[in-house]
Amino acid sequence: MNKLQLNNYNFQHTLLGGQAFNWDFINGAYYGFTQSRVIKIIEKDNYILWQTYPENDEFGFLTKYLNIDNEYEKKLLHISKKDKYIKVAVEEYKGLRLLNQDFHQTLLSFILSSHKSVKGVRKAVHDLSRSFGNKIEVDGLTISLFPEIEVLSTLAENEFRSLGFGFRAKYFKEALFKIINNELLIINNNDENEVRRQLIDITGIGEKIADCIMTFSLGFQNITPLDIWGKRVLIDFYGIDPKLKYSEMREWYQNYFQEDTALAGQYLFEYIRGKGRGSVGRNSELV
DNA sequence: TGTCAGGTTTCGG
DNA sequence: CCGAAACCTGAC
Repeated sequence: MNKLQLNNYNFQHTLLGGQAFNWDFINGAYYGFTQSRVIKIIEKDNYILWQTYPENDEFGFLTKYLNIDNEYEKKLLHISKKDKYIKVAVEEYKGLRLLNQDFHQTLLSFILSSHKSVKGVRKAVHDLSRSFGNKIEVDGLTISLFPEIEVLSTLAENEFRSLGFGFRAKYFKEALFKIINNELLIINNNDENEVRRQLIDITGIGEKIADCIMTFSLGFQNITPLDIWGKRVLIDFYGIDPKLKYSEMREWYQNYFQEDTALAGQYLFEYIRGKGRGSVGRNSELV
């Protein structure tokens, strides 16, 4: 395997948290899959051992995917200075990073996240891959890749329903139709509002899921998706009115954390989720 | 055993 | 614009 010097990168929090659903921890190694490759990572003290398959040694892909960033420490310092909540979150979850994932896989995975827990989404993504993805043998494990768009686009809504996608099956199919017909022209667009508008145009994608896709696969570091936990952070930590609209809450985060909003958001969400529901104060009644 | 979910759409006001 | 119900299924 290849060796890469790497400090302050927490793989458990980063790969198995809420931003990706394509990683498993098996026998001391992390295995992740995309549409075309498997990535294996073994975490050591100040370095990692890594390998890609079937093509080996794809260093450029790895560093881009893991979003290895020389400014990371500086960013942590920046957000930690804001207040005691983010400071404690950064201390407790140090090494949490933002991934830079494949756009199509991220879009489709997050359509499945609607009204589902992380665990449920991970199951759905794995079931989909097992059923329709190419297989790669690594370390005696049979790992299923995320299915090719061309394969998925031939499937009927009912085939997605039988995978347990439920009401999301129809949305999933519509998204595939738009992808295969090149109706999404946003990959290289930097206009935050325009990108969000195009994503929300897909049925089944609202503001939150659009922001997930933008933050985790399109490189928007100055926004953060606001799930239920993100709202609890605002209410419990910062005393924000629970009645604010989604967009107003997101703008609050953006004004507060500026260019590092995505990173701060991830830290705060992991922190408050880790503490468990209802244990953060008396204001946790937001649904 | 029954409730409910890290969300979105649809419908009624 | 705003609140409430419905949506599939698995997880607790």
